[in-house]
Formats: sequence, structure tokens, C-alpha cells
Amino acid sequence: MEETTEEKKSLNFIEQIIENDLAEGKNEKRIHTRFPPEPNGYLHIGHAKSIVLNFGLATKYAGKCNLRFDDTNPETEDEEYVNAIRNDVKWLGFQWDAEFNASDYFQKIYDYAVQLIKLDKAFVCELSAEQMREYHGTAVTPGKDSPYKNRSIEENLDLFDRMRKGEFPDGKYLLRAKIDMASPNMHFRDPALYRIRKKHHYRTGDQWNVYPMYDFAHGLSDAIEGITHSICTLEFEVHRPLYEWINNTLQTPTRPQQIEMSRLNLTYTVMSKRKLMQLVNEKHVSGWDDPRMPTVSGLRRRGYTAQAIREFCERVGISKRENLIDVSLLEFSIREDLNKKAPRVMGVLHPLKVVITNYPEGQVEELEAVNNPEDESAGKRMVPFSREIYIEQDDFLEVPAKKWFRLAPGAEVRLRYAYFVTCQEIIKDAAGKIVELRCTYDPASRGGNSPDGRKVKGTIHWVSASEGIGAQVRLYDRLFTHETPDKGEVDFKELINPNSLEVITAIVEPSLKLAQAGVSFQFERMGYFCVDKDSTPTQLVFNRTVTLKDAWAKIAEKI
RNA sequence: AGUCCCAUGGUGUAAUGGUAGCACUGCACAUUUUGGUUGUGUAUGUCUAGGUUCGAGUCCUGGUGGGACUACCA
Repeated sequence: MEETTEEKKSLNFIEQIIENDLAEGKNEKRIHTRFPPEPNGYLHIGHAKSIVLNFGLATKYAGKCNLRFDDTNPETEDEEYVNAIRNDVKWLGFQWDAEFNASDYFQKIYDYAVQLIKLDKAFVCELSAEQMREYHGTAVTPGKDSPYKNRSIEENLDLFDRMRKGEFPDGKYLLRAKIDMASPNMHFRDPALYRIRKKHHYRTGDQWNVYPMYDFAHGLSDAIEGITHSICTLEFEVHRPLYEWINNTLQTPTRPQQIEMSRLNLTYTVMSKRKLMQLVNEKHVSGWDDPRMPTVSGLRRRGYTAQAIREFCERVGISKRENLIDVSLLEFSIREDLNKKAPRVMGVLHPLKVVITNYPEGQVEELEAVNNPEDESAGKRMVPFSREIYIEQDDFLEVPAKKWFRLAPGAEVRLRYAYFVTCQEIIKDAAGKIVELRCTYDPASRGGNSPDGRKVKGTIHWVSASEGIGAQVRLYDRLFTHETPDKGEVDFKELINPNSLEVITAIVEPSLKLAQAGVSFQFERMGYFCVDKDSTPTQLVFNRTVTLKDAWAKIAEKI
């Protein structure tokens, strides 16, 4: 810590709290965090931020980080989600020190509830949900005590025991803390601690008829595990006094500190589990792992790397301010990573046939291409060239625009790693659509340079017509047309981008034939693409992860 | 409306009373067999009014703006 030579790196506010605690010798200088998802949905990029923070803090301060499933609500939770969550955390590159479930502590939490009753700090309430609302008061008006608040401790004990045994139907009784119905903090107005719920729990089965509420279970779980810093999002700020009240009143062995930070918001998407669930259930997307989803599994299928997601999470920072992160930062993170790692390859998305009239018919030659200019160790490969090739439709303009240096009538361009070609003739169909180009090539420019020193401004990609292979390519765009689809007055589903997915058939170079699912490539000049799990030995399927930055598109916009 | 939280370029995030910095984005130039990458430059900022201080983005007070809370969800 006393590096005098190194520049002091700035700390986020949570690191500052931790370093202060360490300096004061709090918690025997132990740092123990946890990532506590409820297993009722898939993890999204917002969870990734929390994961990177919690596990990162543990690593940075030589502490520990637990994975804890917050499974106190048997109605919504399921094993399917547990497995997906474990898988996502591991994929992101983290290993938890211990795995727990809130349900591991059901007996302990129950015992704490009994203790609370004995301390005369909790009572069994008989008010209906509707009556509860009435007694609860509002933000401006105080609530009033439940008529059942003064039951004897013995009666409360008996009732709570019978609640547990299943003697009463759901909703009949509720265990509540005795705090203060006039508190300006609504969460202090005799909050619910335990409710009757005769539901099968995916872990504890039918063992329990009562389940603890979040507020009661969370702080106790943290205390039981010896968590020192319990990080959550801003909306739990008003719960903190209750969190502390519970652990202090029950004199738990450790007193974890709850710290709140702002959640991550991303432009052009939604981040709440409820809304993501809706997109899945109503089939607006193909599933939780649809490549348009902001879920960890969706991003992974889209071609995002764990490294890029971690970098992104570091870059967005930690604070208590409401924020809206521009997706371009996410896109920057994946481009940065894939630029270093992804092998280059040529693929034509929207093919236009080109016949090189002075190239010998039937001849095929292999030309050397660099796999990754950013990484010499990636080596080289051979790509076949022949008389008939495909180029990108967008790389030809019959009437060239200003600053256009791709192919045009009479213009000369370089075919990447191949030859200089000059467009001699345009062939159109009856409707006037350009269907083919006739070009001539300069045999002396093999490899892409002319011995006479002649320069061309444009270099375009191509695929040999006879050797190229067809592939399905899924082009993804943002899922919503609005920056903040869930902040406006219209329903967020009305803002779904109807063109968020375009499926095309592209022609790619033959080296891709055996490409494995999950592997990423850069299609030169087009973007990063990864092989989708839907690929079969006879049908390649690619997902476009992200386009390359497109300087020409910007120039074209201005013309 | 009450209580609590927050306020720094277009977007995020630093500066712990002492030169407002970094990243993304935008723009410009250079380099380039990817209009990619890389490099260089540039534009834009402390919500407001007072106060404390030699000195305030930072501390204090008021205002304004935004957010959270009012579930037998988490």
C-alpha cells in the first residue's frame, strides 16, 4: 500500500470505505463480499457489473466472495436459473469461495424469528393484506398499530409455531417486527418478516410452510456468512436501517455493512428481469440467450468475450449517481478485445458477381493472406482466387460519389491480397439492376502491389465464386428504437425495433468450413462475427457481434 | 406531500481545501494492402444563490433539478 514510486490510483467510493475499514482494523481486517442473485431469471450485464465489483474487491483486498442464491420466494425460483447463474459467473472468469443458499439458513432464520418474538420485538398479525395497507399509512401520514400487536409472547410463539406446522392457509397470519408505525421510513412500520406460503421450494421441498421476507433473510444470511461489505443497489438504501436493526437487535455474531451503489443502465435496451422475462415469454426474442438480449448468455452468444464484458464493467465505474451508459462503450470494449484476438477472414455479405475477363478460365491459384495484422503469431493462410469472384454490392458505385475510392466504371482498386482490377463493363438485368461486373486485372500486381509503383486508394474484399461457401448470417441491430424504452409513456414493447434481426445468406472464404461454434472472426472491413450454435456441418450460421467502425458511412452521410 | 439519496464536458468517471484529469463519443490531421488498427491534435464541464477560507468542484445554508420509498417480491 505504501508505494511511493507508483502513482496512487484513484479509488471508487466503495474501495475508499474498505480501505478506511482496513486502516481502522474493522472486522479483524477481513474483507468478505457476496454476489446474491435470486434464481428467478438469467443474469444480465447489470449483474455482471455487480459480479466484477464483488469478486474484484475480494481479489484486490485478499478477501473472499461467496455466491449465494437468495431463494426465499418459492413461487418464482427454479433450479434452471441456478445452473444458468453458476455457468455465467464462471464464464465471466470468477470462482466463488463458497456457495450458499438463503434456504440453507431457513432453520437458523426461523430460530432468530423465535428469538425476536421472545424479545418482544415481533408479533403475529392477522390483518388482511388490504387492512394492512390501510394501517400502514402513507409517506405523509403515520400508520397505526395493528390491533394484534399486543398479543402475549406466549401466544405469538404458539401461533408462529403453528404457522410453521402448516395449520393455517396462506395469508392468514403474518409475522411482523415491532418497530414504529409512525416512522417516516416506511420500512420501519412493523415490517413483515415471515409469511405463510404453502409452496414447493426447489431445494427444501415441502419442508417449510413459512418463508422469510428479503429484509429478514438477507441481513441474517450476510451475518451468518461473516460478510463484511454487503453491496446492493440504490433502491435498498431505505432498507438499510432495517438491515441494521435486525442484526443489532438479534446481536448476530458479525455486523455486515450494507453499501448501496447505482445500477447500470444501458441505452437502447431494458434491464429489469421482469421486462426481459416478458420479451422471452411473449416471443419478442428467441430466448434468454437471444443475441439481442443484454443478458450474459445473450452477449456470449452474440460473440462478446468475458474479457470485454469485464473491461466494460471496469470502465463504467462505481458511484451513487443515476446513470445511462451509451452502448457505444460496450461496443468499444468488444471491438478492442476482438481486434487483438480475432482472425481475419473474407466474407461477402451482399454479393455482386465480378468476372475477370483476362484471367484464364478454369484457373485457381492460392494467395497468401495475413491472419491478424495485430498478431504476427496468428500466421498466414492461403485463399483461392479465380476468374469469377464476388465482391460487396456496396463496394461498387456506377456514378462514384465524392471521395469514393472503391470500384466504379473505369476505376482501379486492389482486391485484398490479390490483384489490381479495373472495372470495364456493367451488366444489368431487364429491371436495370446491376447483376454483374466485367473487370480486367493486372497480372503484375499479384499479392496487391504493382511493380511500377502505381497506387490505388481502395482495397476491397472478395471471395472466389467457385470455392466460396454459403453461410447464413444474422445481422443484429439494437433491440429498441428508443434510448430509454422503459422511461417513456408508451409501453416499452411498442418501441421494439422491427429490424433488430436481418437474416442473409453470405459467401465466405473456404477456410471457414470447419469453424466451431462460439469462435469469432473478423470479416475484413465488415465487422466481427461468431459461429452460432445453430451451425451444422452443412450449414454455417454466423452472428454479427458488432460492425467495424465505418468511416465511409460517416463521409457518405455528409455528402 | 413526508423521509432519504444524488448533482463535474454529449456519456460515464476522477480530483479527499491548492493546476478540473481519464475513457467513450464527436471533429480534424497523419499512418495504413481493412475508409479497420495506431498516433497526434481539437471541441465541449464543476446546477444555482449566498456563506466560511489566502484559496471551494470539494465544507456550510437556502433554492432548483433528478431518483428511491408507500408489496405477505427481491
